[in-house]
Amino acid sequence: MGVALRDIIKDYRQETDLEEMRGVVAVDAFNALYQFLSIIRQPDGTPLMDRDGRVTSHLSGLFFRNVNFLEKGVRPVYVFDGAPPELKSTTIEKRREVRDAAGEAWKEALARGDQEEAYKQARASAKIDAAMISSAKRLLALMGIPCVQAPSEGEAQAAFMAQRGDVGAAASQDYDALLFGAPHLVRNLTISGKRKMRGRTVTVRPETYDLQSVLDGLSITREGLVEIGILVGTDFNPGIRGVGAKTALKIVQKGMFAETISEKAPEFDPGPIRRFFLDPPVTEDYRLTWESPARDGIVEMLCEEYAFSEGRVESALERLGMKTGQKTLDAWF
DNA sequence: CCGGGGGA
DNA sequence: TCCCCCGGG
Repeated sequence: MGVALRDIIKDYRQETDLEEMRGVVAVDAFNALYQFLSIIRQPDGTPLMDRDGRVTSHLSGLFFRNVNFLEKGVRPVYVFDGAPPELKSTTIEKRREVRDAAGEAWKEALARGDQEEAYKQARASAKIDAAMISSAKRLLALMGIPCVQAPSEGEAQAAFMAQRGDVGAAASQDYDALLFGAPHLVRNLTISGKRKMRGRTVTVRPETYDLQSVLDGLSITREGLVEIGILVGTDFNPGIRGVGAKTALKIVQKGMFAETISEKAPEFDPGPIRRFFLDPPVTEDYRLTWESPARDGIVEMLCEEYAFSEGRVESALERLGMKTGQKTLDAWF
C-alpha cells in the first residue's frame, strides 16, 4: 500500500503520456506484477489461466505492456524485491489476512451469483507466488529486458539506480520511492489506458513527480518527507492515530516531529525506520543491457507452454521489428 | 492489462 | 479514425 502522501503531493503531479516517457525507467517488478494480476481478470474474477490451471494474467500483462514500452522507446528494467526487512512483518501478516478474507468473500459472492462483488474480492485476493515471479523473470530474459535483484526493497533499489543516473525514474504506484530518494517517480506507467470504473470509462495516464519540486514546494527536506511518512504510517510502522498527511506536514514544518512522537507514541522508536528510508540496503551489482527479443523462445514459452494465441503473440512481436527511432534513450527530465 | 472486430 | 465491446489463457 505504501505511504499515504497523496493529499500533500498531488499538487506536484505532472500528467503525461507513454509516448513522452521514452528513456530508461526502473519498474518495481512486484508492484507491476501485482497490478497485472489484479486487473487482468474475467468479470467473475477468474484470472487468465493455461490448460493446466496455471495463472497467466501476469505474463499477458507483462508481455503486451513491454511490447508497447519498447515500441515507444521506453526501456524498462525490472527490479525485484529481495528479502523483506523484519520491520515489515506486521504489514505482511496483515496483508495476508486481508487477502485470505477476500478469497473467502470471492467464493461467497460467486455462490450468490454476485458478479460485481466477486470481481472486487477476486482482485483483493490477488497473490504473487514464486512460480509467477520465476515465469516473469524468464519472459523478461527472453524479451531481452534486464532484471535487477534487490537485496531488500525493490523501491529502494530503484531509487538508488535513479539517484546514480542509471535510470531516469522509478516506476511504482507507491510514493515510497520518493522517501527512498528517487529524484523522479512515475505512477500509472504499467496501468495507463482506458478503464471502466463504476460504469464510467476513465483514462488513466502516467504521472510523474519530481522529488526536488515536492521538497521545495512543501519547504521540507527529504528527511522531513520521511518524518511525514512515519507520522502517517508506512509499510514499517502503523503511524500516529489521527494524523494524516496534512497534519503531518504541519508538524514537520514546525520541527515538532520528535515532540509529537514522544507525546503520542512514547514507546515508539522511529530511528530504525528513518534509517531504513535514508540508507536502505541496495546493490551496485547490476548491468543494464537490452537485447533484441528472442522471438522463437517467446513463442515457445507463451504459446506452447502457456497456451497463448500464436497469432496475437506474433503480431505483437512483429511491431518490434519494424519500428524505427529506437535510438531515443535520452532522459526526459 | 491487451488486440481485434464491427459499427458510427 | 474513433470508440465500444468482447474474449484472451
